[in-house]
Amino acid sequence: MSMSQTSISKRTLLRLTQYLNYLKRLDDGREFISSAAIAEALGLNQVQVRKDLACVSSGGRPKVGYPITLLIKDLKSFLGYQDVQSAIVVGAGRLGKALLGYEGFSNYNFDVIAAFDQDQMLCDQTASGKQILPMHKMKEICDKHQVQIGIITVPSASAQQVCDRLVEIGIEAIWNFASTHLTVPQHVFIQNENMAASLGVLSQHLARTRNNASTKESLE
Amino acid sequence: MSMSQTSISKRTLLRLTQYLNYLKRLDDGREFISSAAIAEALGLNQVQVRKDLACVSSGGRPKVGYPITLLIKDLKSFLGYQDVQSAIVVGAGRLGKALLGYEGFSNYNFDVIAAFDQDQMLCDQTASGKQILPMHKMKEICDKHQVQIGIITVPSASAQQVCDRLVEIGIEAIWNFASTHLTVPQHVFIQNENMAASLGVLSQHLARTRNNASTKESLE
DNA sequence: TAGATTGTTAATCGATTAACAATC
DNA sequence: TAGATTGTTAATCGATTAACAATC
Repeated sequence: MSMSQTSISKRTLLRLTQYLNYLKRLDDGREFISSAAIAEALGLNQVQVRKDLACVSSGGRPKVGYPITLLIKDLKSFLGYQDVQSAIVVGAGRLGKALLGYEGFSNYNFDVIAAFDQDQMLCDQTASGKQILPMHKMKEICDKHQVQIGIITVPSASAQQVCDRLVEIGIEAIWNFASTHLTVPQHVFIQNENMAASLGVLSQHLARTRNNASTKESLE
Repeated sequence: MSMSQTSISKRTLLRLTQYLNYLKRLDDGREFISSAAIAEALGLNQVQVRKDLACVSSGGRPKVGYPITLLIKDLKSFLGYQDVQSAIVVGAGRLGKALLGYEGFSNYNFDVIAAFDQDQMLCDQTASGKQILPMHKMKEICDKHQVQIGIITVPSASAQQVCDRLVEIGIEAIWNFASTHLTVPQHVFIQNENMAASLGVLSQHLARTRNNASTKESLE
């Protein structure tokens, strides 16, 4: 019984999700799709698409392409979307509330069951039908609902502290929206959603374009 | 006058923003910091930190390290945080509103001036003191305020259409929160904040860990 | 059979890291 | 001077792409 678990890079994983989203939205009655068509639609390389899909499905047939329904099924299965995964949000600010109310999660079989906040004023209210609870209830709720994912939406300054607490109560996957680096034990998996960094990328691009433009001008 | 414009990868840019955030938060009165210390704090490689910083600043001194204040200044300048950049949000749903109210933008000299939405019910209200306006006012406002950045927070289905409109009115940098691939002319810069994809990464990790665990069990 | 398309092996490219030279 | 630390050149690693074989 080989435990081959081909290790897949985060980058590949991101593309797999892209494929899935694209295929789900594709509703033109065709039964098959070619790697070339997918690549074209998503601005990727054909070979890369084929290589990625080879990790996931073996439905591809020469001259025909990939059967769409099967491919969707295989992608979902590979990405683990069959099992419902329970999550909590820590930090019930604007972003936290936005995530509480995000209906798209159901597409991924994600169930955000509650939010937690330090601020007593926010606690024991509901947002989008979900409760906001005080921090000390966190362990109890997580144990009871077998929560697997902690979503951190607190300010950077308290993010590490919240993270430590999540690890302490046994959460093994963390989705971090605070723009700070978090230190965790090896067995804990972190996915950073570093919006500040994205902003930096945009900002730098604009700065550079502007500089080029003005340099050009001054040379004329 | 050399126009050397060393091209910098998005990945490096992400790290540069990390450095800046880390240094700004660092408030322990030290005057200098070493590449080793930064690398340690952010879980990166020393050499990588030095190489990145070499693109941005020349304040580093052997045996001493980098003067923190200068480094912050150089990073800000490189990332273009001196100039105020105006942005609009398109899509005034929960996420759009969260972004409208996000105070952190001011750290990056970002000024989100207004939101736009198709839905008449949402229009002409304010959120976090910012107006929500109908789509047909977009061009006027963008021209008037020299808006450079469009932030897309509409559902995937209408994202491409919104994107096209932004390009049409002359926006050259787009921050896309819809989980779909957007096609734009070459001169337009897109930064994707693909949360669905992040979710996929988390989900797959959990699925895999679970499989391993259960396989292990069944072998015992 | 010929042509389209998948899947794989080999080559290329870019980014990270190691080794080391320069310098305070 | 010796030691710490920066900056750079060379080696490694991983991911992408090109070439091609397999197959329907």
